[in-house]
Amino acid sequence: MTTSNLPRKKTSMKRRSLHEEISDHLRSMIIEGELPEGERIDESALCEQLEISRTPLREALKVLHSEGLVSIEPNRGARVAVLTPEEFAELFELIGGLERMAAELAASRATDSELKKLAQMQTRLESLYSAGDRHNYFELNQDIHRMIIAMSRNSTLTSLHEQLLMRASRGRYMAIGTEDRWEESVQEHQALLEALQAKDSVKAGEIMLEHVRHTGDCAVNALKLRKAV
Amino acid sequence: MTTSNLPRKKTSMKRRSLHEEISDHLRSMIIEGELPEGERIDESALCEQLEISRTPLREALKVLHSEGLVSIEPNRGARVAVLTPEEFAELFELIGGLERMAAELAASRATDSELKKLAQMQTRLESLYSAGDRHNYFELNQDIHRMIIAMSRNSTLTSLHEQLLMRASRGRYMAIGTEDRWEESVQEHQALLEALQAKDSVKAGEIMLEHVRHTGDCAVNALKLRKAV
DNA sequence: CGTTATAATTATGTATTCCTGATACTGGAT
DNA sequence: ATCCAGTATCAGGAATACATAATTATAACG
Repeated sequence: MTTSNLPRKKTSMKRRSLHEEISDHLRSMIIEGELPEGERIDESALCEQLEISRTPLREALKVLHSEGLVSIEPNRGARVAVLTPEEFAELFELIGGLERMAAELAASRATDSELKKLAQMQTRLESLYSAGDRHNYFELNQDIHRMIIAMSRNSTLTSLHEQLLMRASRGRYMAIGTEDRWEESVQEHQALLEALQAKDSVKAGEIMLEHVRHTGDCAVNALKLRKAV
Repeated sequence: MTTSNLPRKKTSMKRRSLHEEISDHLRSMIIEGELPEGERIDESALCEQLEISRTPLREALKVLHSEGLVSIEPNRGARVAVLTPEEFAELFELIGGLERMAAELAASRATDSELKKLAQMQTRLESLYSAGDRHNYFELNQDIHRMIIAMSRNSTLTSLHEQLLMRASRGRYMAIGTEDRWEESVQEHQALLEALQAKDSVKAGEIMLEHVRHTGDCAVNALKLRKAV
């Protein structure tokens, strides 16, 4: 008996509803900037573009709305949510608080292997900095933050953080924020790592809060400048 | 031209979509415990009960899902999300962090009139405590927390907090948490008020964090006991 | 020529229908 | 008696159809 009879395509057993896939698709379209801020979302047009019907699309829009990525005016349709500098600043304030919390928890809950992994990431971060590779630097930078969030061992916090990060990282304003103060950022990450290794919750939290606050301030300024155009 | 032509019935100009009203309705049904944890949500049944069609109901379910109040299994329908003690503990950890953040911000941003109002609420809280009025005590207690959140002047934080509170306050576990340690709670609130009046951000934050942590621990224990039955 | 009112069109909101996957039941074989 | 296969039934997922509000265009009036 051969195994060839078994359907090989069942590698991903996960049944995903259409509206879920559409949510993901639209979400990345918004985050990648393919759908720009304030853009009206024409249901019919999107439907034939994605080759789906309106029902699951509308369900997806509801989901993205409650995630804060889409705004809906009754009887007037949906559009990509516009991020005002004020909202952006609020978001960063929030993210800062969450990341401080995560850093504090991570300091007391992190395993040795996690700390080791984090140290490796930090080393790589520094080499990317030396190499002047801004793009990969930013990616790794976000990964490090995500790693620390995960180390908090609070999945509710983790998913919430991820959601807020999506709202904030639209248009790569955050990237600008970190790139604007490259050297400081590397140093702050180093200090944070040391605090985590020392299991100093308070210090780790403080460093993280200041770090995010600085990044946020730069990003907010970048956003304000762009809006002023 | 007279003004009599203008339709008078437009007192409430807000056009609310059906799915929005249904979301609100279901949300309160879940929070009030009318729909118990784990209960299957039969779409057809609910539709004829609420006298609506399935489309807006399903949209509402998607919204409640992304709020964490409803769980959806593809092709197997929706049910009221069950709150495990672990998730509940995580939620409280999160809420604690958010409320600390809010308290810190409130200490530096609160207006005099807000502080005055808060002091009045505290006075009333103490009288409710003396009178042994547990029900109204709990209500006012929540109002005070909401008030402090609002004083943070961060609307994103405020709405997020409200959402998490809904997830956590199902079944009134939180009420049990505060009632279990009534006297301490009153004192902590008093100390918090004083820190806010002194505009001592750090202290206000610390008190708040400890306060929520204690409340949460009691609530988690209450939940675990109930689950154990 | 501009303004306003009304009609036509378009897009959103809701209902209904169709289809597909899941669960329960029946019957047969071991 | 139990376990498996096959079928029937049912509920959820998606598409289509219908209703209604909003927008635009057009025409009439000042």
